Amino acid sequence: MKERYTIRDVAALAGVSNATVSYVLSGKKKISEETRQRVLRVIEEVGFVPDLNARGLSGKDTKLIGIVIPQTEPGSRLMFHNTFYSELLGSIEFATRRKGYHVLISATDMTQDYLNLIKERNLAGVIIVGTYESRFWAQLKELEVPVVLVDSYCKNDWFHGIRIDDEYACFCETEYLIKKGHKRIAFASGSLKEDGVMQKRFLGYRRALEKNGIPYSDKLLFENVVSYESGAGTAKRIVEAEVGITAVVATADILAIGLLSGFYGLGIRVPEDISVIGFDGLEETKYTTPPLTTMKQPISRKGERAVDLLIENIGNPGMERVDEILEVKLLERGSVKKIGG
Amino acid sequence: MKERYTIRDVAALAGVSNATVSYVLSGKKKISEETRQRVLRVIEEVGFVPDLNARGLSGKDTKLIGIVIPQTEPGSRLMFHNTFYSELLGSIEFATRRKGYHVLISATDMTQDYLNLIKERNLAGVIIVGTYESRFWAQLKELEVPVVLVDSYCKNDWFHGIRIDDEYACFCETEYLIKKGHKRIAFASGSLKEDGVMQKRFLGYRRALEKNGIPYSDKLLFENVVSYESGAGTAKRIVEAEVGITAVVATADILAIGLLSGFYGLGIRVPEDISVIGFDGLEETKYTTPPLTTMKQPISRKGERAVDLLIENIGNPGMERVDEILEVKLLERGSVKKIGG
DNA sequence: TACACTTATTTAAACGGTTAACTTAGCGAA
DNA sequence: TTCGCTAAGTTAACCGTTTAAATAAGTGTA
Repeated sequence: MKERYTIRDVAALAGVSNATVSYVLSGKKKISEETRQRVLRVIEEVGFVPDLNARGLSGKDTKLIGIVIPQTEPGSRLMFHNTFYSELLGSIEFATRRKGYHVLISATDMTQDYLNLIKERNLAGVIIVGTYESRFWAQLKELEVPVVLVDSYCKNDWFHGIRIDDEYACFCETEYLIKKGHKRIAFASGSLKEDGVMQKRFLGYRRALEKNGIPYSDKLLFENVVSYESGAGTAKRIVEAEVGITAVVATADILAIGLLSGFYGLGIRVPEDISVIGFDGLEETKYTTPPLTTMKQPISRKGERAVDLLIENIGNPGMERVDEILEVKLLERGSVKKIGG
Repeated sequence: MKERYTIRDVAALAGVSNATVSYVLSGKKKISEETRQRVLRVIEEVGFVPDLNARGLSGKDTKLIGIVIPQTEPGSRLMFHNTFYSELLGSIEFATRRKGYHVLISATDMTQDYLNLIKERNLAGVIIVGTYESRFWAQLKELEVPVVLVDSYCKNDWFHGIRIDDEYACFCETEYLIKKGHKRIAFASGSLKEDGVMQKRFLGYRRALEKNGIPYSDKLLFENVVSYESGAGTAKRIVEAEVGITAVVATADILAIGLLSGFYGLGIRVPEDISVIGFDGLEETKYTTPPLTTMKQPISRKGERAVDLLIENIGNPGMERVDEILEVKLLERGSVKKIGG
């Protein structure tokens, strides 16, 4: 059990050629039952495991898929503290392993480095989460590797996509607050510069206000980084703004948790003094004080579907492009209060 | 820019042999400056990227390292909601990429499957987090691959180790509570069955009680799964136990956050009615209500050191075994109150 | 009895790198 | 002139698979 056995070692021990062993393994050619059994017995005996690098070299599928998770600001890796990404990653890893593939992670921006990685490792497919500079899409396309985009609003219809209807989801949230009697509703969000989920959610928020005849003002917009800390900071800015805000739409649960903490520190009670609504439906929002009302998105399902799609495409290049919208659900908990009338 | 160029293509274009290109790339042999420049220019021009699978086949180092994150109960992937693992993973990924290696993740138990993975992919090294059945250590050793264990109390001195002094850390926490006047101190923990960090922390807790002449009783022990939910459940059990508990040592922050939530739901105030102390120092504990007093461990540093050690070992097999203990630090925040005299 | 046709298996050439061993040219010393 | 040495580059084998093409043995047919 010391050295590593190769396919030729197995062949020699079974008294056949290496090709026969390969065919037994792949089942791509008929091998007599007798020989098959003999080969399988030897494989079992010596604990032979084929080398996937070698396999990838000659055949095609390396059974390796890459995942890119965004790293918003250099040095502060976004995925670190947002369990949205851990859950997504976990579900992707799980689904991937079940199908005999392995996962290479990169918490990097979609730079040249990553394009190289795809070549270097001959990745069978790639799942990309978030928003990236548009010039990379073209380069990515040239590599002709199956790609599934998660939560991306890439304009081209080059790649498969999995997402939720971010605009509609946020529209619903905002209307929910309006129905609860709120009129001065702040919007606490990550950067709206890039054309991603945050922008869509902002659109939904605006549309809900508009539909209900509620005026929007820039004073209601609190744009920042997506982090606990920035949420806490936003709480302070909201209080200092003194524009009669009674509710806050946060575009991420960790922002909302930061808000909760910020308000608590300032002696402002949620939901008595101000209502807060989150976005994502992270597990931990069930355990905040008060429990957070939030828009739950099917994070694990996103990961699973992305993997399904990707692996289907790997097996069938030239498969038709798929764009899938998953459902969301509002979780009514304790951070929103009915006011007025 | 369509097809993928090989080293032989580059060689042909530069008018040299493929070996020359290889030597230019590896620097393992002297090549005249003139030729070197010519080769490099061609590489640049056609965007040549060497295939790491092929490289791994002939040479040795595949530049691929594997990470195993525990999956305590089948189906409920532990890493999902505990940012301890995300932060660890993130720091490992970052350190790894900086050194030109890539990371293969597996949220699996250390089963035969994983041992096979190491062979299949010819992993250059492996980082293993958590506690596993002892029979696997022997099998892992046989593979003769560099291994760094994080947070493992593997008895054998076969592998490098990175950890904190869990016993001492919990001893300090408990003494801190005792100094604050607490005598009936509960211990809320994950499973104590396996010989891992939880057991060590329990030992520290017991030693602190003993040293201060405080009797221990099984009624103070609340053993469970490590999750928010179980923390919330434990809060209930603590209240129902009615044994005059005034403080709780939780062996993980997510347990502590669950406790906070559970107590809040029962109308019990923290820290006024009961004190809670956590373990890990996760980012989000700064934003709980009240902010959590907790024992901070250097999570990212654990990851970085593990990578450093592993890559050092890959470059130098037969390197002396290293066992590193990192420092912890108590973060005094708002979830513990001084009581009594 | 020779022929084509199957079926099971083998041969050998890829795949894209690395590297030991060999070649070749140029130079200086005996 | 011959010899040895060095520096720069080439040749070819090898890593562990896959797979197209070749082979060999067996079967049925005319």
